[in-house]
Formats: sequence, structure tokens, C-alpha cells
Amino acid sequence: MNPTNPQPTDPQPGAPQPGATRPHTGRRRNEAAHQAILDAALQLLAASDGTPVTIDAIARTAGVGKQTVYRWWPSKGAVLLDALTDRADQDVTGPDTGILRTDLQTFIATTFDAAQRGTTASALRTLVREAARDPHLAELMQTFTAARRTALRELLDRGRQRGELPVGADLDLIVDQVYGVFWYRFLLGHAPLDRTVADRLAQSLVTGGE
Amino acid sequence: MNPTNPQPTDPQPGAPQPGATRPHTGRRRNEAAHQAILDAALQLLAASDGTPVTIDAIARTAGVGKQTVYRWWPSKGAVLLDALTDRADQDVTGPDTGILRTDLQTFIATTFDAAQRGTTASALRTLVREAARDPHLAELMQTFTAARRTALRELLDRGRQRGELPVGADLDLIVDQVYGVFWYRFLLGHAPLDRTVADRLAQSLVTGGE
DNA sequence: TGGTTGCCGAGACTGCTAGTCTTGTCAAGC
DNA sequence: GCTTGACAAGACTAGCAGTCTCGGCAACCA
Repeated sequence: MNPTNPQPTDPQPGAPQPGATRPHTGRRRNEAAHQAILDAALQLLAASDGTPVTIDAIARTAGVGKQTVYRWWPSKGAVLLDALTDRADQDVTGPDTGILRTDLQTFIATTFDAAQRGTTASALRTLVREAARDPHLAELMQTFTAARRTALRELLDRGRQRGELPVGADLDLIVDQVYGVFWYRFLLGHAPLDRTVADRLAQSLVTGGE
Repeated sequence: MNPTNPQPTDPQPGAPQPGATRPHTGRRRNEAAHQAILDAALQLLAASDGTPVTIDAIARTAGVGKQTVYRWWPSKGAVLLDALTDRADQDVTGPDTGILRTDLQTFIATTFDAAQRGTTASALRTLVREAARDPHLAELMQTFTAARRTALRELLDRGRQRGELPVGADLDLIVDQVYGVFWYRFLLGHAPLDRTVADRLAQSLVTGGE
């Protein structure tokens, strides 16, 4: 959320620890500017239909100097990802009804829905486009998506322990089938990502592979 | 292959045929330069580990002026894709042994293998990266991949007609599961794309979804 | 209250790249 | 020999990421 916080902003006064840094003096960071930047980034990300979002535009929209952006984030991609994750609810816990197929259906349908709701879709698309050129952003995104992949894997593991999947099932492959289809269709846009597809996909993955 | 063939600029007085073009005069196009550009593009594409390939570099490597590149291709992306498809064998016919699962295994394994063999992998990765920014290239790639998607779909359709898939099976979803997993793993590189995965994937798709 | 520190907005600047334009040259035909 | 048009070389424009500089201002301290 705040990847470049080099110094503690409010160290206790009169703490001359050998390793401790000198207490902070000078003007404090402007939290309003921080939020304005995230808001501007999200707004531009949402409005851009694939068109790259520039740092200049973000700074100008936020009414902020470019240097202020780079003081808080290391790269453009970091700002964009931070803007998006700021809004995404981070509690990625899969459903757990005790029936694998139902849980899987819900998980997949929720994923499809969340990605396409509101302005998230164009923002996400732009983000991926940027990640294709920005290795740093790509790494950040991988961390971000890892939480969702893990949640899905745990959901599958619970099902396997209940005997709803064969012991030798390749859970990683199933995870990749779900997210593979998702990203493939999401980015190419040649076929829908709706409830029907989610159900069919869940069914295919639960009944197959034994 | 020759997207910019300029039209005769002036309607000559006393032209006998309205639709006929004036016979070509002047220096002829240099086929060696054409090939040198494609070779240079492929070479740089293969050597670049994700780093963008520049037009300047292509022209310099080919010993050619930049204008010559743009005379033959409309954009950088077009050159890159042309360079790649020049080598890829274009007869995308799926196997047909009469057994769906075997055909599917072969098709998937061949796809995995072809993408990773030799210098193709890095070239393909760079190409996708460029396509994320270049709408023209993205369109070209979609045409390129459509042939492979069609071949897979026909393979599945043959199997369905033989009763190896339920009549109501969603063939498009199966196709997207195959290519979704492929691109997802190919681009992220977090898991293998080998023969074992191909077999498991084929098995999952044939026995599931009924 | 005045001094020091460090964030702030503004915008100039560098470096890189796609794509265009210019120039002088050279090959093919008339 | 003249016209035509492809050619190599490279200057040029435009756009963007990221850096640097500058004057201003807020927070803290003595």
C-alpha cells in the first residue's frame, strides 16, 4: 500500500539508538496528495479503454507534481496496481459449503463477476498491458494474483480430502485451467465469462481427471 | 507480404484501360533486402529475452534503411509477426487417429513442444509483449492463432461425432481451456508445459464435462 | 520568532523509441 | 541520357518514463 516508506514518519523523540535513524524533521507527508494520486490513477485507469495511462496525466489529474508520485512509488506500474488493489477487497477466502462442485462454481462465477463489474474490467486490462512491458509491475501482479490462486487451491484441496477428487489429481493444473480460461477470454474478449460458463467449467473440472 | 503497394499517382492522359495500371518503371524492389529484414527481425526476436526489439536495430542488423522497412510493412508489429510466421509451418491440421483422447494428447503436446522449441519461445514471448501495446499486431496475432484454434475445434468435433464427447459439450470452452492453460503457463512460466501435463489435460477434457 | 529540514507543485530536462521526411544515390527501362 | 522509383543514411517529430532543479511552504526546534 505504501511501498516506499523509507523512514519512520514519527519516531519517538529522544531515542538516540545506535541503529535508529535521526528523528524526522521538516514538513510531513501529505496524505491528501497520496489519496489524490490513487484516485486519479484509478479514474484514468477506469476511463482508458486500453489506452496507456501516463504518469503526467495522473499527476496533472491529482493536482500534484510528478516528483511527488515518484517519491511514493517506484514506478508507474506500482501506482496503477496500488490504485487497483486499494479498492479490491483483499479477503480472498474461497467458499466452503462442503460440496466441491458448488464451491468451485461459486468461486469461478465470483471471479468472473468481480473482474467485469463496473470499471474494473478496463482498469484490469490496462494494467495487464502495462505489465507486459514493466517487469516490476509484472512481479507485483504475480504477488497479487497468488493470493487468489492459493485460495482456489485450498478449496480444491478440501474437496480432495473429502474424496471428491482422486488422490492423484493435479490441483495446480486445475487452478491453471480456471485462471487460464479466465485470462484468455478476459483479454481476448472473444467469448463470454458468465454464470453458464462458470458452471460448465466447474463441472468439467470436478467430473474429469480421474 | 507487401501491404504497401502504392498506386500510380497520376491518371495518364489517353489511358486506354480505365482499370489497368501503368506499367512499372524505375528501380525494382530488392528481394534480398526483404529477406534480410525478416532474418534480422527473427534473429533479434530470438535473441531478446523479453526486451523489446526496435525497428532501428532491425534495420541496422539487416543493413537497410528504416524507410525500406516501412515501405514493406505498416508497423513494427507487422514485421515481427511476419518474421515469425515465415518460419512456422502453416499447415495446421490436427491429427486424426479415430481416438479423441490420443488426438488431443498429440495436439496439445505438439503445441507445447512447438512453442518451446529452439528460439521460438523467446520470440513468441516478445511478440505477445509487443501485441499488448500494438493493436495492429494484436489483430494480426488473432488471425494467426485462429487457424490453430479452428484445427483443435475440428478435432474435437470429429470426436463428438464419433460419440466420444456428449452432444451438448461446449467445444469452444474446451478449446479455451487448452489455449488458456497454454498461454497462462507459457507467459507466467510458473509451471511446466511438458508431455505429462499435456496427457493430464487431454484426459481431463475428454472424461470431464458429461 | 527565526532557522533548519524535508515535502510540495511546477516544469525543464534526458533518454529512448515509433514513425516520417529529406537527401543524395543507384538500378531499370524507355 | 532521361525518367522513375527503390535504396541507405540519418535528421526530425512526437510521446512517454523517469530524473533533476527550483522556489515555496509546513513542521518542528531552540
